[in-house]
Amino acid sequence: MARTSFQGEIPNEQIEVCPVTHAQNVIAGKWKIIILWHLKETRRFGELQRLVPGISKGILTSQLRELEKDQMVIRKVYPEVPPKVEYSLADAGKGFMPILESMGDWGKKYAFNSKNS
Amino acid sequence: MARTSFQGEIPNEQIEVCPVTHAQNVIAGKWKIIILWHLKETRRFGELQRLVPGISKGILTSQLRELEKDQMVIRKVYPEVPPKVEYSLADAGKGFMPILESMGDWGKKYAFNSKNS
DNA sequence: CAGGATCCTCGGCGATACTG
DNA sequence: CAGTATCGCCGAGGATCCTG
Repeated sequence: MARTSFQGEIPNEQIEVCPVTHAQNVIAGKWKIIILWHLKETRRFGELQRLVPGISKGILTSQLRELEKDQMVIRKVYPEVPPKVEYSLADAGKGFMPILESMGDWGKKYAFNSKNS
Repeated sequence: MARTSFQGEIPNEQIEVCPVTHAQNVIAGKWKIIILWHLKETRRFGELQRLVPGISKGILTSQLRELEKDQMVIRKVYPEVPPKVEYSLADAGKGFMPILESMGDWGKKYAFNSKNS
């Protein structure tokens, strides 16, 4: 699977000038957007792994941990055996959904595959 | 400046299921979003470089080339000396602006800097 | 002024193995 | 089931130098 380096933190000066920067930082990560998309509904860990084919457990975990740190998702652990963990959207994550919807609509409209030509 | 690897192309199967993927691919790139943001108005190359502090000429060029390939921006060359090149939004780029606006609004609302704590 | 060409860094990602 | 730990790849991004 191809890899593409993305961005690190953008210089702080930009944050005043350009408020899109925070969003940029939060969705930086190969699978973040797709994960958030599938978290429209509460999902278990393994369920997410199935919904996002190609992702490994380790990476899924790390992406989820970062989303948690950014207050995008909530991780709820049920102290059972076997373990059960549910992920759902936190407030910021819910607030982000309209953006994902827009991105989806945009994608449908402009999905000419220019890169693969 | 920190770096954060982002994503490569996402598996094709996802594209049917999850239309956000194309948007994801297009904005993958450390500076793409900020560049698009500043392209609300037509800008010259050097102007962009000043508006996006921290970016080098080479990288700015490559990011712009990719945006061009993805039909997001239009590159207009004026055959003068010294050279003059103007970048503006193509249709897909214009259609993307509402998303950037939403991202900006979202950023203002939820810009608790969780990562830097 | 707006780039092209090179070389190098370095951190995200992936694979694999192990665990409570 | 849902992780954690370790290791190594590799490609985007950056620095620097050169050009029409």
